Amino acid sequence: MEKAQRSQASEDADRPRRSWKQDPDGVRTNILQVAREAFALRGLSGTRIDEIAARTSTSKRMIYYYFGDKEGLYREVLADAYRRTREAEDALELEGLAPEEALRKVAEFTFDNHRRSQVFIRLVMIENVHEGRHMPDSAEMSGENSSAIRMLEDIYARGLEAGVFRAGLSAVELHWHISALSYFNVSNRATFSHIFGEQLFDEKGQSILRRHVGDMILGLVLA
Amino acid sequence: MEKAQRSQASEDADRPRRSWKQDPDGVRTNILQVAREAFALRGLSGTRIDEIAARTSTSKRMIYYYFGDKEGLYREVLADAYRRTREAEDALELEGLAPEEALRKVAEFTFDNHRRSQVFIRLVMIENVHEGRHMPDSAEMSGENSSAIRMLEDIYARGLEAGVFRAGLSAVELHWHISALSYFNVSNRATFSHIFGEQLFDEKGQSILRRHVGDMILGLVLA
Amino acid sequence: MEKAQRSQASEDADRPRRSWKQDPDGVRTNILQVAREAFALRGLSGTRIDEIAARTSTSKRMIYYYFGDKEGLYREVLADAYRRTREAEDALELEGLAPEEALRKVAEFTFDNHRRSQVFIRLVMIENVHEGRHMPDSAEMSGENSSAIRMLEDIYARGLEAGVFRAGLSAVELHWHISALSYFNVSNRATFSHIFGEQLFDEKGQSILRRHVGDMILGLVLA
Amino acid sequence: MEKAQRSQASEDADRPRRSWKQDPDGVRTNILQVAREAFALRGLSGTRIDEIAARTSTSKRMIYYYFGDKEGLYREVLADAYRRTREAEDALELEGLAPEEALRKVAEFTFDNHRRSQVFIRLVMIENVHEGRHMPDSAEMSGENSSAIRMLEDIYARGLEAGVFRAGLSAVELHWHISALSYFNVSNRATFSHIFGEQLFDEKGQSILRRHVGDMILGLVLA
DNA sequence: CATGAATGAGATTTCATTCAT
DNA sequence: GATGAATGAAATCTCATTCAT
Repeated sequence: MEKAQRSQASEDADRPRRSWKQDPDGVRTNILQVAREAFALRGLSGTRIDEIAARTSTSKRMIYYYFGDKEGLYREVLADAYRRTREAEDALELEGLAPEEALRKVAEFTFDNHRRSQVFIRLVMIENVHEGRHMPDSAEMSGENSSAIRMLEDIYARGLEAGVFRAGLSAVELHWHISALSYFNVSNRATFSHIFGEQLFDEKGQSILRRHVGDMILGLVLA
Repeated sequence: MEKAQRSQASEDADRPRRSWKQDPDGVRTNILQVAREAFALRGLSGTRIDEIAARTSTSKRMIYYYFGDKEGLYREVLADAYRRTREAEDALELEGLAPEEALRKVAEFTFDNHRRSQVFIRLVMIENVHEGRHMPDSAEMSGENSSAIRMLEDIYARGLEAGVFRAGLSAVELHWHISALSYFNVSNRATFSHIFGEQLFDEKGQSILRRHVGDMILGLVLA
Repeated sequence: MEKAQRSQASEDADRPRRSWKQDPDGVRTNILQVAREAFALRGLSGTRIDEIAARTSTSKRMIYYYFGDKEGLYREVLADAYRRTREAEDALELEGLAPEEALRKVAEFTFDNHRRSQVFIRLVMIENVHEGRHMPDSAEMSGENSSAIRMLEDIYARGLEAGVFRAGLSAVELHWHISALSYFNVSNRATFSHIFGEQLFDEKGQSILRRHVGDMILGLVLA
Repeated sequence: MEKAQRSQASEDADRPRRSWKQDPDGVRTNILQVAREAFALRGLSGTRIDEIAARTSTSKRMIYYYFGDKEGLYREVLADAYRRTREAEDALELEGLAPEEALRKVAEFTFDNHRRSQVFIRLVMIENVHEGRHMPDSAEMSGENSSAIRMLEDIYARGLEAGVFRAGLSAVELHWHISALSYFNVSNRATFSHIFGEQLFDEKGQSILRRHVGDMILGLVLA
């Protein structure tokens, strides 16, 4: 996510920097970026449009010009965040790995990837508080078009064929469990660590948990 | 939780109306109840004090009288919700079960229990959005005093002794994984089902997931 | 209308004048009064809530407290204006007049009454621009409960019985024509006088028109 | 009016799209047309320039280019509407009619003509709310140059000469009464029908009212 | 002439909290 | 303790108009 933004910024660097004027794409992107951080930090009702505007290179008025209203902006932020996340998922390389190794890699990669995507996770938390009312309805959002699902389907099929995985599971179920274990680690850190301490969140704790996630998923799947 | 409220409500119904005026405890409880639902539904900033007051059998003034301000009320709601949840956890009976069976039972009971505790889960989601800033600091909240942890410690110790569990795990880690799998099932239903459909949430889907949770935890622990 | 306000004001005079505090009725009435003038002057969209508030003895906030929103205030102003106008109509005394005289008196009284009720007429003009979307739906607003209609029914019945009026007319039709002639005199003064001059609006012109109104209505009705 | 627009629209359809760019008159006319409907519908302050622009085949910029500002556009719409209406009035043929018949015909024609000119009537209503501040000052607008007045003068003179009309009336007065009765029928339909029902507005009711208008005017004038 | 982007000033509405009785 | 009235500060959103290309 951070990387994406930076590359965006460097592209812009070609043009004269100081002048955002008449650069609708730049303005939109800039607003979206600021708004993403803001909404992730304070939620929909907790975020002030004024605050977003202040951190922007434009004015509050432009937010309304491009996004209609606060909710429209929030919706765009959410849709955009999902889009970016999907792209990040595509980065995973599984070429030449045996099914077991590939599955563990997916699980542990997801665990790490969630840790890196705190802003996104927070947006998802917030959207779930809103019961998904602002979720984009585009086809590209659908599960079938998820590369994560496609990867898992592929791995699982290969494992079945090789006789190393047990039958009767689905890719969505696997994705579900991997997501649950990886998501909670980010989403509930605050309350969990408040009650049970910070040990699980230092590097050692996290690498234990990561390994467990791989173990559990493999344990579920192995014949 | 729902049951508790309903019995609460019917208790109130018995008493003559006027008695509220002499029943500060009843007033407090009534406010807390209404506020719990409200905060769970809309979050801290999304909830209106006016709305809470309207659903209450008292007035807005009393909210400030008893809880100081909106945040104070929210804190009390949160603390109270944790207290209630701990009580529910104590209901679990494990007498006479072998360690493997007991562990599976804890895992699957937790899964079901989370499903029944949507209001509580939503409060936890919301509080995590707030990064745990309103968590109660009392000793009774600490992990050591958690009966869930004590149970797991006991089961794990028995399993080790019996030679059926592998060494090197901790009760908190087990609790972590069980919680992750059970929590996500409630917290992320909205976004997940939006993308991947509702199948995992019908009765059949849920019983599959529940069994998987038991499987995974046992798979992690078995020697 | 003016009279009503003043009497209201003098009632208030009993109480300590300077302190509007905790006088919800006074506040409401005060807002309504100011808003009536404002809306009559500039219409619904042309009126600024700030401007109303400024002329009020309270604050903008109170307008929202009592009336919800701008449209709510406008609706109340309109309903209240109709109520006041109905009351004014009741003042007409027709005791002991022959049907012809009574009918002329109603017509000419209405003509004069409309001239005195410019604020009300303007509100009706404005509401007709809005196609009546804000009209109150109360039963007391219905035509059957209009004392104007009842008077005309009574006069017309007496005239028929006396053989001086022709059959086949209805009170609503008579009311319609009387209203048309009296209303236009106020509503269209601006454009009409711009085109045709002011002569019809000086005292002489008005008394000619008034007499004509009586003449026309009687001409329509006489056998 | 409706017909005029439609023919306008179909004319435009013939020409290739690009030709607008070379057709400043067409642009002006198009804007005026759209603005007329918009202002008639929502009034001066209730109409959005953006909305007009959107319905136009040009852009907002052109509105400012041709009309200066919103008020300028409104003024032009109003002046144009009066011009069009005058033209429609000229269509009336009275050749060879006796004064009484001619007068009734003028009255009833006006009644019908107003019904057909709702957009114009609404503009007049709105302009009267603005107290005629935007009325055009051209000489052609003056009463002397009104064909309606000239007709009435002619008819009245003929009636006097023939000894069938009583003396002491003026054409402007007659125009006034005819207008009042015809205008109110359109302008106040919304509020009146809300209170007294729709009966007077169906075809039967309208033909009764139309005849009454003729009756009343003749009743006023006949010797 | 034409177009989409941009904008400042201001309008409506909201909300937690306190006051008067 | 209890209640409805009151409030200031700030939030969201709107609109006519101008600018850059």
